[in-house]
Amino acid sequence: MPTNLTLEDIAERAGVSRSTVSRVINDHPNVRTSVRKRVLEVIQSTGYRPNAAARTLASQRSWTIGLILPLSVSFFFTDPYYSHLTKGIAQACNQFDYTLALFLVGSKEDEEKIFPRISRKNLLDGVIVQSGHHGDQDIIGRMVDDNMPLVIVGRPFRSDNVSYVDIDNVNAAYNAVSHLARLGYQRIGTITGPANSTVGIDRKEGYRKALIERGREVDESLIIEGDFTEAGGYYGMQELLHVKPDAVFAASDVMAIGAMRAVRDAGLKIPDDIAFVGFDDLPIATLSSIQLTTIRQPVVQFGAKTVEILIDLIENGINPPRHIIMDTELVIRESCGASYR
Amino acid sequence: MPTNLTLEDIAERAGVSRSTVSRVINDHPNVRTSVRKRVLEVIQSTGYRPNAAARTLASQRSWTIGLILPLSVSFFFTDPYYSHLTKGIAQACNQFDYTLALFLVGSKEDEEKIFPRISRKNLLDGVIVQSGHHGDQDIIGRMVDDNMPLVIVGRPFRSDNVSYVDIDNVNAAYNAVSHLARLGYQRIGTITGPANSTVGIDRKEGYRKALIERGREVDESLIIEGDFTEAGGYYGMQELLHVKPDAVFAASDVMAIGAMRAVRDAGLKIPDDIAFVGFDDLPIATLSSIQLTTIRQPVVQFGAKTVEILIDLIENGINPPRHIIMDTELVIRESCGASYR
DNA sequence: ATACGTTTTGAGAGCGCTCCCAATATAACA
DNA sequence: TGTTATATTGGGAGCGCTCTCAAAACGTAT
Repeated sequence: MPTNLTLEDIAERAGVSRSTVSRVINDHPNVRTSVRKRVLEVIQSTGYRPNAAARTLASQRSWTIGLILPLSVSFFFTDPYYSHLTKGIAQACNQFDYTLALFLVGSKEDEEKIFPRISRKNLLDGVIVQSGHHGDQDIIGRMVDDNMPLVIVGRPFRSDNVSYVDIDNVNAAYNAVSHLARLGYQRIGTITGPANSTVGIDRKEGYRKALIERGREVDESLIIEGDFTEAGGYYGMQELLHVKPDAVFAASDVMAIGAMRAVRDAGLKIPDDIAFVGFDDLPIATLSSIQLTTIRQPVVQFGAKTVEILIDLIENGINPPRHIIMDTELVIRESCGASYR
Repeated sequence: MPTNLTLEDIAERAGVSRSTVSRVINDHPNVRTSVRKRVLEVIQSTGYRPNAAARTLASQRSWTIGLILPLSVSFFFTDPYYSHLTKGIAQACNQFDYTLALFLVGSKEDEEKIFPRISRKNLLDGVIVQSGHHGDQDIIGRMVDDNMPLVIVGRPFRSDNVSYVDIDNVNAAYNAVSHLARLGYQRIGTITGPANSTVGIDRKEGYRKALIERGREVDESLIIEGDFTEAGGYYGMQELLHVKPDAVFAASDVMAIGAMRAVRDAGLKIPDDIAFVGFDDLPIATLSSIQLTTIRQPVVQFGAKTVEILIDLIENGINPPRHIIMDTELVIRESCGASYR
């Protein structure tokens, strides 16, 4: 069964030429129906499998795209956000009949090993880079230098000349905090993302904006920098507890979970003593004892959109860079105490 | 900079033949040092990148391996176990200079789209399938029929003639439950994995074995089937609470977390009222309010080992199937109450 | 200097496909 | 029926590399 048939073999058995078989395989229109049928039958019965490398070499297209998750992300691999994103991207690739190659860049040495591989000609048609972190500029720069079709997930620090897909983090955070403010909380704290990440910066900005717009003062002691880990949320909250907030906006669900654990450990009640809003709306948001109010990100559609744009870039050449901003949504559950007031 | 140089171009500029450049690139020994140096310089200065497709076509090797995560796994993608496994595999691929292609098979339709792609000639040199679920037999069968070098992660249902890497689940579970028994717990319950998975079956078997060996009776009402999700753990535990266990062995950390949440929600204390042992030792095990006693699986080494075996299979042909069983370890923390008695 | 063994190098023949272009078959029209 | 337009088909020329094999260069012992 597992033979090494070539186009030519199929052609011979079907009594046509190599070109015709190629046309059948690639769904070209100009093939007589009866011929197409006959060829298809031969392909079926022989179990012929096209040779990917030959096709790529001849067509200069590999139908493979790379997903690069950099250092910062590997470190945060504990955050299910990345699993879901990867899932979305993988599904979209499958839908568009592209193969997905995964590159986890865990360290600088990794980078040195991975780059020569990525930049081989005809290995990848294009690349998706998860970004938003300072250290990622390097990777992005190299891809741009390589002239590789590229789409970034998350706004990178230098966003001119590259396409990216993102949400409006400022506005989303603004909505989250506004919600808390409307509910009457007076001392709203926040556990932010890392200061060297665009998400960290933007969500903090949204937090400030919501307070300022209401004529409130921004108390810096109510702002703690987190790192998007559960532990970071826990320890951040322990610090925050000293300044007695009555509500907290955590820049990720995972940090919110950690922070809420700290609150419980301190013998306080959620949302009665401290209300919470998270960010992401991953499945874990609903798995805590207290259902988490949070900002829903369309993570899976995110992946799909990114792939879609990348493929457009690959197939239709270099259009001006596109910046896609996807919608978010405030999902109100228990942790903000909305139903209590 | 990003030109389309070929071997021939480099050869010309370095004043040697195509063959010699090829030798330099592939680290063949028989090249005079001075020549190698000169060629390397030309490659450097021109920014030449070998063409992956051409190399693959000529050598019949793609240096790419596929990781297939089937239906059952996609469904369980909430379990960080798979992220960590993927990470381990990706790292190992990088180390061995292989590219990793990721295939998430989310549905039967996905399967139909993905298979023709996977079985293209010269796309993948070999394949890793995460398995252990009944439904995966199909995928495995197809890979075997395709004559694709294959290593399974987790013992599949039909394990003859395929290589796999696994742990001794029976023994690991046996150790977990024995530990609880030694601590004096009398009513040890368990939340198992799905009955149609080898891990589910084996870990339950280990549970029984530990009890029987101590001359205890196995009370079927203390055995609840879970599904490896946090929610599954939660609801499983709610059921289990009716029969008042004093200790529980959960077949995964994620289920243990869910189960412990149910215990807390019921107003009971861990480990005083109910002790816990989990399975996996993922980072989440230490992030709950109560540090989880659990069985440590070497997840990352798992990935590395799998890749290693697969590459051996690819490069050295079909040796008899290998079954690698890796060691596990009982990690004692707070949730089992070991220090309390 | 000669003969032999060992490195080092180059040329040629593919790997299996796509894609252009010319050739042929068919349909459409006068 | 001839003529032109159009739909199908086949052949050739690569795509850029590897790998075998023979030729050339070098080294060493006679």
